[in-house]
Amino acid sequence: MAADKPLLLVDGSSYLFRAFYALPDLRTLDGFPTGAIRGVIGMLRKLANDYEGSPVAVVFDVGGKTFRNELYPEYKANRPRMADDLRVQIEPIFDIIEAMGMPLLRVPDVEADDVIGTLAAEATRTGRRTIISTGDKDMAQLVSKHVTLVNTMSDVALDRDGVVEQYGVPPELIVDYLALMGDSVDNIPGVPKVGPKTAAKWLGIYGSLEEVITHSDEIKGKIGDNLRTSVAMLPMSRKLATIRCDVDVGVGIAELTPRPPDEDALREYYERYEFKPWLEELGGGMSEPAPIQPLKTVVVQSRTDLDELLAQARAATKLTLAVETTPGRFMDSEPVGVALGVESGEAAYAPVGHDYLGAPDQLGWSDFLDAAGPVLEDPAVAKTGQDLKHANNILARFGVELAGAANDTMLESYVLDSVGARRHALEDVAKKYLDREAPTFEAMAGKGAKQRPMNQIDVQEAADYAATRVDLATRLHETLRPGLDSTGRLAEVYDEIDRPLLEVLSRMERRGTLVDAGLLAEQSRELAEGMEGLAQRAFDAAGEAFNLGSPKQLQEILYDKLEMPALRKTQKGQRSTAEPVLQELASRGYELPSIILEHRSLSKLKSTYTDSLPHEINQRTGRIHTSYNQAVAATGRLSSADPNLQNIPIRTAEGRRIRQAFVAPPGKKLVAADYSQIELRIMAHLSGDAGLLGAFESGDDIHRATAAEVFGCALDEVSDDQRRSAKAINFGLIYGMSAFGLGQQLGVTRHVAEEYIARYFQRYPQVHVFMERTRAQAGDDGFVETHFGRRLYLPEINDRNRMRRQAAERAAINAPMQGTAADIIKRAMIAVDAFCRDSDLDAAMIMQVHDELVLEVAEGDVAGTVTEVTTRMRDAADLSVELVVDVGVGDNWDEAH
DNA sequence: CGTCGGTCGTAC
DNA sequence: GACGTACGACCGACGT
Repeated sequence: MAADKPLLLVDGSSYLFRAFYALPDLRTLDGFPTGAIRGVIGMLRKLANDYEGSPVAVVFDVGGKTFRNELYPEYKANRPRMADDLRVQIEPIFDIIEAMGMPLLRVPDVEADDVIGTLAAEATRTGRRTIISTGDKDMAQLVSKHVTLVNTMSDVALDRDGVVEQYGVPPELIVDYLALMGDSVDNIPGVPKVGPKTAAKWLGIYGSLEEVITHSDEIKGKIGDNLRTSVAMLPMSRKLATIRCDVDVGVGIAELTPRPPDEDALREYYERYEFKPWLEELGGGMSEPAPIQPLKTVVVQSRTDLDELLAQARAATKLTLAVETTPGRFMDSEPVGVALGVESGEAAYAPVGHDYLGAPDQLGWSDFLDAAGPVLEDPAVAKTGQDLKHANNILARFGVELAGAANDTMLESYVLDSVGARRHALEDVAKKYLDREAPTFEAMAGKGAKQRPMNQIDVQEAADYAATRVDLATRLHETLRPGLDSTGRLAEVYDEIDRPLLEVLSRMERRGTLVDAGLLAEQSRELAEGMEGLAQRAFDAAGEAFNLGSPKQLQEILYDKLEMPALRKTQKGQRSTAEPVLQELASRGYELPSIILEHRSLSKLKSTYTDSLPHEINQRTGRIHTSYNQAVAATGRLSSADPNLQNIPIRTAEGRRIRQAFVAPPGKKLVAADYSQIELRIMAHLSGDAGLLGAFESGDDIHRATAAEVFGCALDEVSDDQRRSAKAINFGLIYGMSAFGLGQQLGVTRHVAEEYIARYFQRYPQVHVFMERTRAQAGDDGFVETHFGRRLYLPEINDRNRMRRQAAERAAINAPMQGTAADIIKRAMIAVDAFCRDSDLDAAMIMQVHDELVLEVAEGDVAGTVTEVTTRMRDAADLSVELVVDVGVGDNWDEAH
C-alpha cells in the first residue's frame, strides 16, 4: 500500500445521530425507517470515492464502560435511551459497510474517539497523513500538521488554521476549551455560564487552563464566582475531554486496506431498503414491483357471472368492493355500479345504472342486491375497501348492511400514520404505500361544468377505473395490515376503536338530525333586519358605503381614511381587522370597529347557519345528514362536514338560538351528555400529578381550584378575574401555549404570564415533568402516543427551523390529551351504540361534538337511557381520575344543555 | 365563470 | 412569531 495515500478514519457514531435527526423521516413502503442508513452510507460512498486507495477504518462505539466511567461515574449518565427507529437501523448499516468492503472497527470498552486518536497517532509516527471524517468538535484536539478533520455532511475541512478560526483556540488548547465549557450531552461538568466565546477569551488571555485556574481570582462578576467554585472539577473534566492515543485497538494500519465490494450483497441491501439510484448504479433496477401485471378486468352483466364471482368470494372468505354512484350526498346519490375483487390482480365491475344512449345490458340494482346481499351481509366474508362507511351508507339505504371484518384502507392508512400521506384518499395512499398512481374520477369524467356523472360514463371505461381502484385497495390492505400488526399498539387501535366505530358512524349519519327550518327562517329575517341597521350606522361612521364583508375595503376605511392605529399585521403583512384588533380599537373609543364587530357576528350567524342549514335538509327524510370524517384530524378526532355540526354556536345568547332549531320529533326528547373537563382530567392522569388529581377528586370547580393554588388564596376568596386567568392557564397548557400567548390572552405582560406559569408548575410539578417528558420523547421517537396507543408522527420535531420545530412541539404536547379524549369518546360511542341496538328502549345517537354525545330518545325511555349512557361514557376508560359526565334533556339542543 | 389562497370566525 | 384540532363563508386575484 502506498504510504503517500492518507489514512481515512471515519467517526461513524457521530454521523449516525446527525443523519437520523437531520434527514427527513425516510421509510420503505412497509414502514421500516431508513433515514440514518441512507445518511451514513451515502456519506461513506462519497468518502470511498474521494479517498480511493487509502487505508480506511469506519469506527463505531460499542457501548459498555470505559476508562471515563471509572474516572467519573456520571459520565454520559444523562443520555436518553436511543430512539427505536434509530436503533433498528444500526445493524443494517454495519451489514452494508461490510458489503462495501470497508474495514469496520468496533472495539469493546473503548470509545470511537480513542480508537481514532490511537490510529491517527500511529499514522503520524510512520509519516502518513490522516483524514478524520467526523461531525464532532471534540476531534479538533487531534488536528496537527499531519491530521486534518473533514465534516462530510457539511463539507467543511479543518486544518490547524481552520481550528483556530472556528473555535478561537489552537488544537492543543481544545481540551482546555472543552473542559471550561463542559458538555451537557456527555454530562461533563464545566463552568456554568461559560460557552465557546468566554472559554476562548480566557484561554487567549492566560494561555492555558492551568493559567486560567491560577488567575481565577482576577475574573470578576458572577462568572468569576462560577469559575472559582468549579476549579476543583476542571482537571477531571479536562481528562474526560482528552482523547487517548495509546489504547489497544487490536489492528494496525496495514490491516485497514479496503476490500472490493460484494455487489450481490449490496444489490440485495439496496433493494431491501429501496435505495433506487444506488441500485441502478449497480446495473439493475428494483426487481419488484416494476412489472405491474395488467389487471384482468371483467364486466359482469349476467346473474350467472355474478354468482360465480360471489362463490369465489365465499370460498376465499374475503371480498373487496367499491360502490360507484351518481354525484351528490350519500343520502341522495344513486348506485351506478359495483366493483368487486377477491384476489389481487383480478377485479370485476357490475354495472347497474349506466344510463346513456347505447348503454349495454346490465343487471338491475335490485337483481344485484338479491344476488350479492347475502354475501355482503355474511360475517364470514371479510370486507375490504377504501371508505367502507360510504359503501355501507349507500347499501344500507337499500336494506343491505355490510358485515364481516372491515378492512378499510382509508382508516388503516390513517391509524398507521395520520399525517404521513398527504390525505387518505386512495390516490394518496396508493402513491405512498404502493408507489402507484390510482386512476381518478376527474381524469376519467372531466372536471367542473364539463364533468359527466358516473352513469354517463362508458361501461368499459368505468369498469377499468373502478376495478383498478378495487385492486389497489386489495393490495393496500395486504401492505397496510402487516404495518399495523408490527407497529406498537396500532392494530388494537384499529380493531377496537376505529373499525367498529365505522358502522356506528354510518348509522348516525343515516339517521340524521331533525331541524326546524321555519325557526331558522324566522331567525334569518331578524338577523337581516339587525344587519341593515348596523350597515347604515357603519356607513355613517365611515362617511361612505363599502362592503362590510371585505377585509381589504375595511382596512382602507379604518387605517387610511379614519387613520386608526394598525395594531397587528396578518401573516401576509396586511393590517389585520380580526376580532381582537377591532375589540381593542373599540375600547380606545372608536365607534366604527364595534359596529363592524356586531355586524360581523350577525352576518356569521346568518350566512353560516340560519341561511345555509335549511338547504341541508334532505327532501326525502326531512332531516340533516352530516358526514363524519374519520380520517382527517391528525390527533384521532372526528370531523363533521356537509354540514359541519361540530361548530354550531353556543357561547353567546344570540348564537345559542340556533341550537333551538335542532329539535326532537313529537314524542321524543334530545339527550345531551358531555364529559366534564375531559382533557384536563387526561392531563392529570398522564402526568400523575398529585395536586391536580386531588383537585379533581375533591370535586371542586377545577378552574377555581387552580386559581386558589396559583394565587395562594382560599377557594371562596377566588375572584372572577383570578378564575378567568386560571382557566386560560389550564387551556393554554393543553395547547402548549407560551408565556407570550397567555399574556396576550389575559391582557397582561409576558412577564406576569411567566410568573403565573411558574407558580402553576410549582403547585403542579408533575405536569411540568410530563410536558418536558413528552417533548423529549417526541424528539427521540418522532411520534407521541395516546393512552390507548394511537400515534401521531411529528416529522418536524427536530427541524432546524425554530418556528416549525416549536409548532411541532406544541402539537406533541397537545396530541396525547386531545387524542386520548378522542379515543375515549369513540370507545364510548361504540358502547352506547351497542346499548341502543340491544336494549328495548327507543334511543339512538344522532350527533358527536368531540366531548359530547346527543341522542334522540322516546319520552318514556329518557330515564333509562340517561343512566345507561352515563355509565357507558364514564366506563369508556379506566384512568386514575374519574370521568364525570353531565347530562341534559330537552325538546331542543339548547334546552338539553 | 370556476379555482384557489387569504382572512375571518365558529366549535371543542 | 407566539394556542392545539377542525370546517366553511366571503373576498378578490387569476386563469379559462
